Amino acid sequence: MSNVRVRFAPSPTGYLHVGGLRTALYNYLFAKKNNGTFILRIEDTDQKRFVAGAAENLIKTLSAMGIQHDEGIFLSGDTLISKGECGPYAQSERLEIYKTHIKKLIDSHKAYYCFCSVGRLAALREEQIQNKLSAKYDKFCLSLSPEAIEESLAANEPYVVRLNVDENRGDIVFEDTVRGKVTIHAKDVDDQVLIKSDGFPTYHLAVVIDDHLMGITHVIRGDEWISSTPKHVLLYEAFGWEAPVFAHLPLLLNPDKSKLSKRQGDVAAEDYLEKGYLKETLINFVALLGWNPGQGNTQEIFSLDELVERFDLAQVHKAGAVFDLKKLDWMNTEYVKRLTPEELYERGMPFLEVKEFYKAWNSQQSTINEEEKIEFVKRVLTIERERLTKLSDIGDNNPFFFVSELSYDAALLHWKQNAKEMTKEALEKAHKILSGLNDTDWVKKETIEKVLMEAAGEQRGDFLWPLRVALTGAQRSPSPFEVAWVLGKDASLKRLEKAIKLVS
RNA sequence: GGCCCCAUCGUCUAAUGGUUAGGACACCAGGUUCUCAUCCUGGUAACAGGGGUCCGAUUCCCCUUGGGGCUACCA
Repeated sequence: MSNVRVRFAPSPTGYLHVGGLRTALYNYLFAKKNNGTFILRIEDTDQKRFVAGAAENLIKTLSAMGIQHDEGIFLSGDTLISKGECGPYAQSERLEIYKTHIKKLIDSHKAYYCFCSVGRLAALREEQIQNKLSAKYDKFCLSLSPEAIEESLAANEPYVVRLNVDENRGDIVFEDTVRGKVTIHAKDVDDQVLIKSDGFPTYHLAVVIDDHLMGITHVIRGDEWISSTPKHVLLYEAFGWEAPVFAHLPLLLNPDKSKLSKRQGDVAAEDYLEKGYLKETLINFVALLGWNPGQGNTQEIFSLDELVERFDLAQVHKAGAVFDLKKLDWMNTEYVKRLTPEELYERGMPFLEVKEFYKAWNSQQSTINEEEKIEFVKRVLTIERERLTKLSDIGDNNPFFFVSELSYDAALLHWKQNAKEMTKEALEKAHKILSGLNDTDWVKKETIEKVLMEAAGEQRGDFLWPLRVALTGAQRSPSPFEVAWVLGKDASLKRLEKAIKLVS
């Protein structure tokens, strides 16, 4: 396939919906796979729904996800700019184009003026539903004489322009790459409004004109559009244009199987980023909602490059897919585990530095310099890495790293029913061993582990439990070796001394 | 109400005209282990129902049921 051109064309209503993210991703993957062009167009024909900054936000989120378009609207600093031969790429800037095109349709009687009031339309609709008919316009204004139309236009009466669907034209059939053949009877297709009374086009008109003029070869979009596709097919016919290939993607669903909605959880892609899910996770996860590599391949972890290589529209599913947070969490832990300590530091720090316990700790560290702080945090993250689900969880399970003075119940120091003396003995032994280690020994946590394990011998619990509690003050925590390694010699010994005092 | 679409474990899904219907998440049990997490092992769990076609259907066709989408001068 050559010269593939696809587009993602969101309407700027606030944020990037995760369903939109998947649509964008599939378009991107399909384009890359076929050496094609991926275009970003903004569908802002509904002035009532205009949200300031939404387009900018959309572009930012897409690029934060690593889905980069080749053509269309881009962000340059804070301003939106167009790149490409087929602009402008915001529909609100293409009004003249729609006007000249609708003129052709009206002249050829493929479209007509309609002056009906919303009141009449509503009554008509109600009556039709009452009579168990499909609700559609009754073509009342199609029989208006040219003179009557002229008169109304001259009188500045509000009007819309409708598509003139020929009821006798027979079935409208189109081939959908994921659905197969889709058939609908012409009599079931409504005379869709093409131009609204505010002069703006509806989605249906704009999408067809733009897709054609922008040379779009494949329309890959959500399943909610499949029932209006016949209207688009009719429009391509009316204009005498060749229709692109359609591929309608299965919907993303709430746990109750309804269309994924704000009401039942987060739907904004950026919210997941803010919660500390990695972009790699989100891309991977969403890619697998409705697609899989097939051929019995059970791989679940895919990089963006791997997805580009494997992606195939033929493997896209028909049925909707529930957005399962549990599996998302699992996948994120997989990706977090794959990060190096340096990467984890870079990406995790923004989540840590806003936390109160971190800020408090940070302001108390007068004795160490910035570099030492960074090294300390990196050590914390090295330990936390395999216990983290989301980056926003950083530090939450191990508060003892970021306090200068531990506070806990002395009874916690005793392993099982062990006597005070045993605990004290263990703590003193640990203190002796740790104070005997030199700076080089502290560099590697394995070294610390080795000497402590040797000292523990057979009675691990007797020795390790008091030590771990002394270092953490917590019932649950990483191993004492790891904690000691993170804290360093001075802090570790100080905490042991305090514990010894507590059991004395 | 009308039109359209869909249907394998709870969830994401694989495979197949003849299989013990596979994997992953979640869940449960066991192991490793000083605790937590990780890790390892095992387990529970699905072809919506009814008709066809066929030697044989989870697989192909039809119907039913269920679910969903659309039904705006929103996209």
